[in-house]
Amino acid sequence: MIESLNPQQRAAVTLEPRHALVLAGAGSGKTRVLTTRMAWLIQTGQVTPYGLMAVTFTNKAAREMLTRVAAILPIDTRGLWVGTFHGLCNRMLRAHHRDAGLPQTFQILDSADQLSAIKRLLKGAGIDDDKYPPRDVQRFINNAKESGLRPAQVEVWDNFSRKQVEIYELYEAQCQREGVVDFAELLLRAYELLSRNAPIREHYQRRFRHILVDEFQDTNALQYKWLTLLAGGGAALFAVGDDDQSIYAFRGANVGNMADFERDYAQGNVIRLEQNYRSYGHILDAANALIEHNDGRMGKNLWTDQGAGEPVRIMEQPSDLLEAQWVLDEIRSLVADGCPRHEIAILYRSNAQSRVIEHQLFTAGIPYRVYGGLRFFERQEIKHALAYMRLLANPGDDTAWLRVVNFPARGIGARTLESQADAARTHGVSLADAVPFVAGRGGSSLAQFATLIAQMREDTRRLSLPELVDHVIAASGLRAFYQGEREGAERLENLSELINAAAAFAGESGYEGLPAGELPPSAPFAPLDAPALATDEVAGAADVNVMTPLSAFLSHASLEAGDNQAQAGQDAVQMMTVHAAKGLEFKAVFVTGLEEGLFPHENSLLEQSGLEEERRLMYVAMTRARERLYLSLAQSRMLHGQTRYAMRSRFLEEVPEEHVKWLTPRVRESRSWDGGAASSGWNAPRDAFGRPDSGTTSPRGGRVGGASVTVGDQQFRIGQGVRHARFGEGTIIGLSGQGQDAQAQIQFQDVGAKTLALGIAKLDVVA
DNA sequence: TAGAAAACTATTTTT
DNA sequence: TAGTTTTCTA
Repeated sequence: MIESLNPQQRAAVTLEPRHALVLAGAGSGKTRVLTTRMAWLIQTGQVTPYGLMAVTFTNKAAREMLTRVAAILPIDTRGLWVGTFHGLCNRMLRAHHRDAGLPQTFQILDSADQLSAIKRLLKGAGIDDDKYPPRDVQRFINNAKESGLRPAQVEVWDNFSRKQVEIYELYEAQCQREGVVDFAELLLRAYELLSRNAPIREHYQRRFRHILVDEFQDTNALQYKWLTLLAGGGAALFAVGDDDQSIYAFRGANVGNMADFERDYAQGNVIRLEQNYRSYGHILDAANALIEHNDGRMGKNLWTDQGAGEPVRIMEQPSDLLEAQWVLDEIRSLVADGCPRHEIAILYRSNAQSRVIEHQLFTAGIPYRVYGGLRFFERQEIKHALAYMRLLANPGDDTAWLRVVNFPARGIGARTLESQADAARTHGVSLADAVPFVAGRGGSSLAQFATLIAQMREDTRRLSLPELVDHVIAASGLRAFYQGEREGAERLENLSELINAAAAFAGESGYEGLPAGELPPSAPFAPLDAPALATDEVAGAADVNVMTPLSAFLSHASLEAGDNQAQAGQDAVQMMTVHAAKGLEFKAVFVTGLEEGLFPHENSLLEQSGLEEERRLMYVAMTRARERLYLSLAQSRMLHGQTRYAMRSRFLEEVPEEHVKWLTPRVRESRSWDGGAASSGWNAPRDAFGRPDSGTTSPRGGRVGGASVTVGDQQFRIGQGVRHARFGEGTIIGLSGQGQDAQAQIQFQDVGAKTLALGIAKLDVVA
């Protein structure tokens, strides 16, 4: 089991039971270390499966961990506490729903459900949603929860923030009334359950002797608190992560948790996994050199014994279209050389960039697959069916009620629903319970709907989970509705797939053949360590499954939105954002759109931390490649309906020449955009022949616009020095639009990057 | 209440 | 430009 590990890996796997931090570089065998340690701990008798917990961020990672542990050790992994933060918190809250103050059948809102709940709340409370946009409110609430703060603890400093906190309070009350929790609430509730309830806390503290955490750099403040609380009884926290691959700060992830963890827990117990088994030397050294430009790293240098391999190839093209054509040409020759298409990835910073490339691949007839579309459980028809099922499990779920009360159409209009909402508010009850208070024709339509739901509940009482789903799809009228739709065939297929998913879920969870709406007589998740459990006096702390098959399936649907990949199976080129590529590897990788303003993205340039996260993103992108790494940029690009001109990304300058092969002639200028800090400059836009660009059509058909903009009697071009009365001197790093609408992005020496309207701002040209 | 027209928006998104 | 969401109109 441990013989084939390298010394650092082995040290990590066989570490004594103390807190430890493993700095695992890209491609260094992180998952292997994690799973081998779990197996090793169990096999050497240091812990029973019952006393082990492993936390991940994605369901995919959790599944992979279980599969790999099961491959090493013949144990039943079903009752193991291995899962996502949210999944494990859900499990804990189900077991202790009463102590957590939740109904047994509480439902989980996904982000979209949460947003519609907030919209409904604002409407009901008569709050101006121009002043308090639902999205901002959602972010505010989630931020607060992820920092571990309830409304009373949020700092208020003006009327605006006071109102936001007020809305947060109302939102909490609404969720509580309806028996629903959002993602962040799962974590916060679980944390509060442990911190407030000593018997339960001590139970779990006694129980879990080893807690392993994957992707530790992505943990937020609340997750960190939850972990340290759980480990407070002497468990060993084994945290694995890579600070250089922290790319989710914008979602609340706190890289600082790694340094904090080292200081507070893992002092002297830091293990670095630096041998890379993925990439050749040039690629690795290029990535190392790039990431060196970040400050405050924990420090790590990847190495390989695989040899230097091919240099990193860089291509600069006049336009996004030509960039795409070049990628296409390279892919053709890679495939001709025997590289399977699924081993080729095209990465980009933002989703909008995929279109041009997709178009080229499509026209050329090269199979491709774009990651990041709608996921299975997020599809309209699936969410509708699930909403009916949610109403069966929990009549008070107003979000679900509103989603399907008039779908398929039942003649229940906006004003009927408004009077229903009013009635619900005045009587302090759910929408379902407010039905009798609504008078008139609307009232009778509502009553009919209520009867339909009640009838469905009655008719499905003894049905198994897949039978229930089938019944709901039919009785709700969804099936008939989509049969009558011209474009309904795919949606019908997805609904059938939902029945299959329910059957598969029932099988995997031990619910097969059991009535979906009743608590199973015996626990499918049998305690792994019965004796230890028998002596424990904490009620509910057993691994008894306290969920009905229906609730369990609904949780599953919320917590695991399913694959978001389109057509699988075929050998296709893989296209995705850099974020989506984290954790994956390919034989050949194209990183496209390496332009200032795009990668690094302009919105990130305001702060140093933003730029550093962009650089980590670039690091992640580069380290995906095993054999071939291509970096490319376009001097002009169609963006938001306008042609935009940009300079080369600074990241290209941060990759040392000795690891690079420029496929385009490279012109250096003496001036540098950042006012002299860098020694090299940027070349002016050129056409495909390397001549100064003058708005001609390139030989390959791509339209190349002029890279200069004329406003009044002044002409501006990329790389030009300018002076602004207030902002001082700077360099134009991007241009878009024409005439009075033209805008320039300017990197000022003192005040950073700004976008100015050239028709308004008064700029002087500096020689 | 559906469908059309207008208005708005565009970085990344594990759960 | 292109997609989604809101508002208008019959």
